[in-house]
Amino acid sequence: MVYISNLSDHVDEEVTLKGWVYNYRSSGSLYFVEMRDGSGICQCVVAQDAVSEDAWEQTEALRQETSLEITGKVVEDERSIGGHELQVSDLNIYQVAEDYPITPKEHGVEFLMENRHLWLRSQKQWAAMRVRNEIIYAIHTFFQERGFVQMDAPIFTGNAAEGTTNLFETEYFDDQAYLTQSGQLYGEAMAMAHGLIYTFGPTFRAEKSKTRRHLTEFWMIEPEMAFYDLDMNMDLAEDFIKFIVKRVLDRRPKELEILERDTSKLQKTAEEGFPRISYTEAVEQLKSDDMAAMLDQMVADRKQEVEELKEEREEIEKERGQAKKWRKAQIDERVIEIGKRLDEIEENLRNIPDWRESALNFEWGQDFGGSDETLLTMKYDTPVLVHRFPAAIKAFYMKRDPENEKLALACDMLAPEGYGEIIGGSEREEDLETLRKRINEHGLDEDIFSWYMDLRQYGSVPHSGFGLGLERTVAWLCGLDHVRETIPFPRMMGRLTP
RNA sequence: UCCUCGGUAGCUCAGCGGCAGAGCAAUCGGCUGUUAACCGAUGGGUCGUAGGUUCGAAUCCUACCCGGGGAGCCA
Repeated sequence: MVYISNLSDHVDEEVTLKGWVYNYRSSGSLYFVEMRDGSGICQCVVAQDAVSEDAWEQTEALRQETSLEITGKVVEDERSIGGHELQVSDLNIYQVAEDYPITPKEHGVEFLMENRHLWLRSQKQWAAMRVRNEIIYAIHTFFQERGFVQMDAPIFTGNAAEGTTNLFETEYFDDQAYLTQSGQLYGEAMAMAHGLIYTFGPTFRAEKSKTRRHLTEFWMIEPEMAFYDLDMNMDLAEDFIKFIVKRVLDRRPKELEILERDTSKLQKTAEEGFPRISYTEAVEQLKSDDMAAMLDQMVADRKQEVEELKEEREEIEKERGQAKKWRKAQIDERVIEIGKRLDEIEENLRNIPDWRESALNFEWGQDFGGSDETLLTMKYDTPVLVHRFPAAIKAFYMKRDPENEKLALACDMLAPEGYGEIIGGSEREEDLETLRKRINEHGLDEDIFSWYMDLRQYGSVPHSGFGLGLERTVAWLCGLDHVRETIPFPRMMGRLTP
C-alpha cells in the first residue's frame, strides 16, 4: 500500500490511496479533495474531463469523512499541503458520511469531548498523538539502551497504603481492592531483583481536581535504580528529559508545526543544563525583592498588552464596516481572539496579587502551590530541579538528608512555560529500623508493609527512583494547554465517555 | 467541598424587559486552481430544567442540573 507519508517516493507515478475526506472544495467542474489516510493529508484534484462519468458522480457525492480510494498521478506542487498533490484518474467511495459533526470551523470543548472518538481524526489531535507516541518510543529507547528492564507493577492493590481518600475502590471477588496510584513500592522490589528497572503503566487518582493538569487515569513511568543516590537520580532524570525532547524535535518537526509549537525553549531544554536549586533556596527566591519586582513588571507588561489589544480591536472594528466578506470573517475571528486574550489577562491581573502574596509570605515548611511553581520556573527556559524538601511534607519512604534531619532527599522537576511538576522522585530510606520508625510516625499499619520491609531485611542497598507523568510531558512538548488532549480517551472528573 | 464564568438553530456565538438573529454546516443552483474557497437561494428553535416577579421574560429573581477555569490535592 502507498501512504501519503511516503508520496515523495512515488512522484510521477500513478498510485491508489485509501482514506477519508478531510475537507473538500468545488469549483464547478473541478474538485479539490483533501484526503487523509492516517499518515498525513494530501490534496487530490478531480477534473470532470479527466475522469469517467461514474467517478465524477461519486466525486459530487463526497462529504466530509466519506471513506474512499483515489487513484491518480503524484505531482509535486507547492500550492498543496505536504508539497504533493494527486491528479485524480479514478475514485471509488466505500461509504458516504452524512452530516459529520466536526466541521472545519471552531468548536467548544464540551462538544469536542462528547465527540472525542471523532475528534481524534482532526489535525491537531492527530499530531498530538504522534508526539505522544514518539515520547513513549523515546522513553523505552532511553531505558533499554541503558540496560533497564521494563517490569510491570500491579494495577489492583489490596491495601490502601497511604489512606483511601484519593484511591478508586473496586470489588475483588469478596474483598475490597483499590486501583494503583503508584507502582513505586513494587518498583523497589523489582530493582532489588534486576538492578535497573522501569515501570510504564496507568495510574489512578480519585482526586476531585478540575484543572488543566489533572486526569483521574494517567500514565506514569517510574524508573527505580539500585545503588543510585539522589544526585545520580537527578542526573538520570535530566538526561532522560533531554533525550525525549531531542527525539521529538528531531523526529516530529511536522507535528510540532501543526501544533503551532514555538520550539525555541524546547531547543534550550535539549541543549542546556537544568538549574538545580534546593527547596530552601527556592523559598528564598520566592520571598526575594527580585520576585516582587518581576511580578510588578509582569503587571505592567500585561496592562500595556491590554492597551495594545484594545487599540487593535478598535481599528479593525472601524475597518469592518466597508470590508469585504472574507476580511470581515478575518476581523471577527481576530476580535474573538483578542477577547479571549483579554479575558486571560484579566484573570492574570486578578491572580497576580494573590500569587505575589503567596510567594512573599511563603513559610519554610509549606508545600509549593501551583502559582509558586510557575513563578519559580519563570526565569528559566529549561526545566528546574528542586531538591531537599522538608521531610514533613514528603512521603514516609524517602531518605532523610544526613546533613539535616528535617530534609528529605527528594527532588521534583518543574517544566517551564507553566507546565508544572512533571517528575517527582527521591532516594529511598534503606535502613530497616528507620523505615519502621517512619511508618509508625505516619500512623501507617506496619503489617501492610511487611513485604516492603523485607527489601531492607535482605540485602538492603541505597537506591533511588522517580516518576514521570506522561500526559503532562506530552502537554508541555506539544504546547497544549490541557492534558485532556494528550491521551486518546481522557478520564477526568465528570467524564467517563466516550 | 469552595470560589468564579457560562448554557439561545447541528456547531460557534450575538441579542440582556416588547416580532427569535448572524456566520458556518445541511439542501438546491453557479463557478477549471481552491487552501476553514467564493457567490445566490431555501429549510432549521423545549432560549439547560422547574418555579416566581411582570400587561409582557431568552432577558429580572430563586432552586436545581450540566459544562469551563481555578483553590485544596497531585504527576
